[in-house]
Amino acid sequence: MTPYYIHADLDAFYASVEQLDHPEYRGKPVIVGGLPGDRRSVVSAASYEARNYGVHSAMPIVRAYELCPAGIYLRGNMRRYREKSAEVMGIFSDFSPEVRQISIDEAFLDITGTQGLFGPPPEIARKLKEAVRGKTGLTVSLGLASNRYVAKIASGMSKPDGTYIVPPGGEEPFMCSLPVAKIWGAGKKAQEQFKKYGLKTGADIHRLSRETLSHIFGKAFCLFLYRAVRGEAAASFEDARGTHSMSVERTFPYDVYDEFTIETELFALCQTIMFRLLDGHWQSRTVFIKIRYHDFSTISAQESLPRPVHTINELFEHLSDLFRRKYQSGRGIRLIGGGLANLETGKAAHQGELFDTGNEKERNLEQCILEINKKFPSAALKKGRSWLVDTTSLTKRVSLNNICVTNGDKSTSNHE
DNA sequence: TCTGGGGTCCTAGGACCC
DNA sequence: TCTGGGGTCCTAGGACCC
Repeated sequence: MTPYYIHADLDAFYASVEQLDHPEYRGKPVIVGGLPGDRRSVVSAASYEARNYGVHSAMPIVRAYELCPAGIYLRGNMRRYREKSAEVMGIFSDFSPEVRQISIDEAFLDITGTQGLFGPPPEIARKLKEAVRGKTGLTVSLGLASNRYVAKIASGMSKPDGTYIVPPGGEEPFMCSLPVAKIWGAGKKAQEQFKKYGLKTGADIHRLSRETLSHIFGKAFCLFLYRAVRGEAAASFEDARGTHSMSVERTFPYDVYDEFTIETELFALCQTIMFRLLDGHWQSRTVFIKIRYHDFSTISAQESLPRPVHTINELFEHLSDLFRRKYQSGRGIRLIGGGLANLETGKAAHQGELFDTGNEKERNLEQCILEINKKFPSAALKKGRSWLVDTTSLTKRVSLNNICVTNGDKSTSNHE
């Protein structure tokens, strides 16, 4: 049976959800990502009305405001977007036994052999769009092809609210007809190379031998391009991808020079990371940090430990140690990040784990905090250090042994 | 236009072992 | 004793995606 796939992509997702929830925003330029005064924020989604002003994703909010001062600016509500995304993914599951979600607003549906149920591809597409619009109020753009890679590019051609069908056998001519800017996986650097060598369309790349391609682009990327313009997907795009790492980072509104402030932020990151790790039943013995200096130069450092990290304090010890070893004293920092790599499922046994590691109590406390936070999200329980200095907001807190409660009252000072 | 946050994959070099 | 080759793990940095 010929394989067939749909790539479904929600249009201007965050902005559309806002317009759905707030009828007064409809027909107006909505920009999600930050408020006009927010330094260092960027646009995460712009409604099509906003795009008419030249506003697009990843653009600094400051720039967007110059282009579109009359726009509606919002910081966004991820919980709501995740909720809406889950609704849509649920609908996708009604149409395919194999739905592969690749981001909050996109998924691949394997519709191989579903024609008996829903009719030929154009019919399936029509029904799918209708179901999404009818049940969620959102519009979705679709691409259909015999592999996921080509389907993904096709959906991009159909935006907004369209359907683009590449018939079986039509993949290669489709890819050849494409301007190189549309090749998914070829970003800024690759585009520069295309320009340098006068490559304008897929067909221009198609004409080059593998040797020539390899000379210009290197081994892996050459193979990727070679296959892409022939309408075949590189293995890495077709394979299911699992979770391999988990990270949290924060950009400060102003460069920070004070190491205590930075380490306090690092501690806060550790809490978020550990709770997510616990929540997902993962474990890891590879820790890493990321430091971005005022001039945007970025360094990272990682360390593999003999045993998986068990507690927030343990993680903090390793991350602050890496930080102290790597940080060039006196340089302003705009971003600090940390995370865990090489994630394994929590069940994987590790040597030395069977006997008491001495931090069982701590681990249990953290597990409790996690459970409470899950049940009562507004409680926002946190462990000790992060309330010494709070760099995100000014909140009033009541301390409770080693735990503290934030209540969102933004009236007090940031030192207590 | 001074550039978020959360990810994946690739490259290249070094350590270490056989 | 002046020097091979393969495999695996680790590390840092960068390209790319939404």
